[in-house]
Amino acid sequence: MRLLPQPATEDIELTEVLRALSDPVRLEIAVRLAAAGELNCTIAGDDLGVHKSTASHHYRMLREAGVVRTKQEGRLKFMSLRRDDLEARFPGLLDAVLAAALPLPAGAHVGL
Amino acid sequence: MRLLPQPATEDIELTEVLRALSDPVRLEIAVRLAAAGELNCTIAGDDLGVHKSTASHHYRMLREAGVVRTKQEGRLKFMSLRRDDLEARFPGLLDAVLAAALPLPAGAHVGL
DNA sequence: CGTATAGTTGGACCAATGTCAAACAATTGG
DNA sequence: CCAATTGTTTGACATTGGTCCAACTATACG
Repeated sequence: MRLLPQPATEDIELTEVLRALSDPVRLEIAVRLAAAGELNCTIAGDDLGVHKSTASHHYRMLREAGVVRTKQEGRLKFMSLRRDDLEARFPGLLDAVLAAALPLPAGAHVGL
Repeated sequence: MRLLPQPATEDIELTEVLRALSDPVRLEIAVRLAAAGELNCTIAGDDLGVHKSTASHHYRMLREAGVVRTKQEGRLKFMSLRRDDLEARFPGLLDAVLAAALPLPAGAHVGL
């Protein structure tokens, strides 16, 4: 099991995190990871409407920004959100972004 | 007093807000507005190290993303954060970003 | 009306980015 | 060893974006 290179928690830059999450494809990947905990790349990028090489490009952006970690197991790579690292560095930020990106929880009202 | 065109609250897009705040110059402007409440453009963009036309470009980005409102009074334009609108649309998001961008509050520890 | 102030717009330029396609690399399984 | 699977890399391309400069607009002030 090998962990791909990623920025240390204290080196994660706010602007890069925001930038990483400002792309609809990457935001969707983050949402999926939030729901699933951990996903291999093929599943995380399935039905995103982009070529697999484009998806791979986005995986790298997310990892280099410090949003996800990627570990390789055999021939699969698994991504997961760096929830704790991001919470330590930017408290509340990831949760707020995910809540804003998620479909509404059952029973919620917004347009009121 | 004239309000410059801006997206309705329900039309504010998460990815555009994140994108708007992902530029260091714009993030700094947002931080200044958070601290000052309202600023005219010249002051908001002072000492940012960019040409006034570049600053003007950033004002527009922030306004079109729904992050700030701009009103014209006489020959001055005043910007302020759309705090309530953003809070209604994306609860906690702006506060989390500003907290992450701000210098540490006195007495806070992070690297512990 | 003329001038100063405040900010925008348009052009030019370069760097970064999102995308696809094709080739490549690494791993697993017969 | 060979083939299939999984994902990356490279190249090409178009778009966007940040920046400066110069010209412009709009408003206020004499």
